[in-house]
Amino acid sequence: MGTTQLESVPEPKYWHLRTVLSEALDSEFAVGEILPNERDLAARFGVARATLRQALEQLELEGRLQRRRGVGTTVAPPRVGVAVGASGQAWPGTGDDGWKAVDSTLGVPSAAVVRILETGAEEPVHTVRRSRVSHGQTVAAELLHIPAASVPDLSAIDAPTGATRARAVLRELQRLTLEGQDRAVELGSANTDDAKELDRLPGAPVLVVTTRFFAAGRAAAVSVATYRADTCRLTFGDSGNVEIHEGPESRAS
Amino acid sequence: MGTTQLESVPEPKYWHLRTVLSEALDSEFAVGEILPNERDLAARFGVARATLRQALEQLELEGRLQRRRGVGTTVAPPRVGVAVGASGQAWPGTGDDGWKAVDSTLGVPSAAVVRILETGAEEPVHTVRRSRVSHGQTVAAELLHIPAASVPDLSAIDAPTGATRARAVLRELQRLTLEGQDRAVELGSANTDDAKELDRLPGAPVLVVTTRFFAAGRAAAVSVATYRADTCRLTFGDSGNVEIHEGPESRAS
DNA sequence: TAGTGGTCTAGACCACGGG
DNA sequence: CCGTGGTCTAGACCACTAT
Repeated sequence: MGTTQLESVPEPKYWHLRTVLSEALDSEFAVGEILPNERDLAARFGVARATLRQALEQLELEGRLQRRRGVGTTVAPPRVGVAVGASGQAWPGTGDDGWKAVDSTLGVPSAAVVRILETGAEEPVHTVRRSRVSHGQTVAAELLHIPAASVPDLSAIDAPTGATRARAVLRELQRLTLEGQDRAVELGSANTDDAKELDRLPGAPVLVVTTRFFAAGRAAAVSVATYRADTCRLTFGDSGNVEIHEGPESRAS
Repeated sequence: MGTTQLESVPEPKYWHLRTVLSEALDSEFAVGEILPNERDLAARFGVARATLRQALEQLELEGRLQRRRGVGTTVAPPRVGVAVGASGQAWPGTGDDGWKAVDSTLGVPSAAVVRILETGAEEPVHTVRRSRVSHGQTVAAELLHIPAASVPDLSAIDAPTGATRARAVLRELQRLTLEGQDRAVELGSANTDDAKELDRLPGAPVLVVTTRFFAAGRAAAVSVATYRADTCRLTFGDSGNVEIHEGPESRAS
């Protein structure tokens, strides 16, 4: 990594710095390697720590760096390809897709979910919490909303509590005939719960995947899954693990 | 919008502020309305401007606000649903899908693209630039890479320059039989070119959609499209315009 | 306890957009 | 020109992790 220069250019310092650091990461650092701490780096480039941090934030957003309080800044591995809705349509909880049911509650969900489900404002809904592990890391947290009317035969005996109850709800759901699904992806920021689950700070960028499952002519379930945007590349179709990388922004000017 | 409080809580000020502002946006502001300027807002909440800005950045990331230098901060409309790969598989440039060819060049692309295409390091590739307009706004910028070998019959006469040339390349491409495609979505940051195209600053968050088109047993084209993450919700499947909103993070604790 | 990244402050100046 | 958001500084203190 260079030394101290950083000429006056009409482009912001933090952006130039980002480019310089990005090139240094390509050529001089190995995955997992620890960078000098922020105060040293800032001094080395002759900028304030806040400016240096702006550059690091960019690189973290792009999945190039990983920062952990109390530990340091390390070079991140290439993003993990995570298959989303691979090979046709199926109910959640079918097969070993990396999802793990955590627990389940019954109640009226938020207004936003009510709107997506198009249920009544008072209609009870099962909310199943799941988390998805890939390559030994939790990459996604999900809330799966299932109107109680979708699983009428669910008995209290089958579903006592926690994960057992969650699995029972999923099992009931799978008895329905899946007629279709649609899906949307957008950028969001992790709320306190998801952040904890994903081992990030609140506000961390996440890719929010909203999937609606249709049965009997209406939405029988809605999944809202938040994926760590820094470490995940969502793949659609069957080639989930093809190595595409050097990432976005590599066509930089 | 409240007044001055903001008690001591174990949660960062900017995060609390984000929540307070978010609720104010829901209840007290209309889409398009201009917020007080940053200095006033910071004073009103009794925090430094930098802290206030951290909260605004979060809200902008979530698509709730729109900030423009020299103008002000306005309440953003709900994200636009943008259909990606709707209704089966087709070559790019087929039909009126909102994409507009801008120009085309011929040369060896970046190493990353060479790796995705699995072309030789020296093989010439057409790079078509397109932009996508939705609801009167440019929502995406794309580079479409097509190995010259994929369109061998392209004549120089058909393709003199600029947009005309770009359309000629696409026309040739469409003569091939599309055998399949796969797609990935990840978070990136806009480079200088894309930022200009999207009317954002460099580094603005974008959703990068990478699509590979297969013909004759190999990748005949690769599209790298960057969508404005603040204004777009990418939809898959056929229900592109269903109104899902109040957005991610509305299930906040 | 020492060292890391995370938060926060109170300023300054710059770049852009619209009168 | 003025007002806006964007950049940058030089500090301070806090929260967390490893030792």
